[in-house]
Amino acid sequence: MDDLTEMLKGTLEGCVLEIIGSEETYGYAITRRLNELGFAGVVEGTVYTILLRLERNGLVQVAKRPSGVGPPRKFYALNDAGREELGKFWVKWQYVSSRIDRLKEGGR
Amino acid sequence: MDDLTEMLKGTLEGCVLEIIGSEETYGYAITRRLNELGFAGVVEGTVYTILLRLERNGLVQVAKRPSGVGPPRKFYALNDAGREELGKFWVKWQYVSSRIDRLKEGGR
DNA sequence: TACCACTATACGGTATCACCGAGTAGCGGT
DNA sequence: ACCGCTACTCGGTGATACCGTATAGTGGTA
Repeated sequence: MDDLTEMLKGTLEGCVLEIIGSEETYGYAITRRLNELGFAGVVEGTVYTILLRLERNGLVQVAKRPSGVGPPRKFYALNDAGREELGKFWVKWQYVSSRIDRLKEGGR
Repeated sequence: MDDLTEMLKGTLEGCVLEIIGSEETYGYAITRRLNELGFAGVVEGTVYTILLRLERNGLVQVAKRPSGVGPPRKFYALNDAGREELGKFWVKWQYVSSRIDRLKEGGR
């Protein structure tokens, strides 16, 4: 699959929220998770910019912990605002994707 | 539904391609069509920038025709390159949307 | 000891995209 | 003469994902 960059704009952040929401985790692992989910081109740098943005916007709670196999990890978990944002993301996704699918199917 | 801007990035152009592909039409009408399809916030300016981009990228064929109810209209139709691009867009959409839906459903 | 691979994060700069606002213009009705 | 609807153009903005580079900890190997 060729470049998905443009199509992921506006959705990748939601995907990261969902991953964090299902389990407290850190940037490097989130990148691996996205890759195995099929978002093969997503690299660390991209995920870290999203995580820093989530932190800046007060949607996550952060805890630094030692790793044992490398530098310390920054673990992320959703707070109340983050869970609310995630809910809104899925509502929006449902809305947009259903309209696009309708357009695809001859669009009435 | 609040602002869909970010989520439409990378997909709105494809939607416009699909609309043009199903019928030769012009900017103002495309905007109305998008609005009635549920993309309520999309305005003329946005659609025109997409159309100019499609033209610049050689994906459409353009014909100016008088209107009777206003200024002349620029009618757009897909050429071969446009049809190919539209095909690629739907493949990509299918790929991305299915992965996101999978993530939503507990994501294995 | 030196090097490399893997793990892990940060950050400045770039390209793309949808949007906004102001401008231009044709037509019909009051 | 004015307003509303139709119709297109264009310069500038903000948000987002990406890229490249730098920094740094751990373990393996020559």
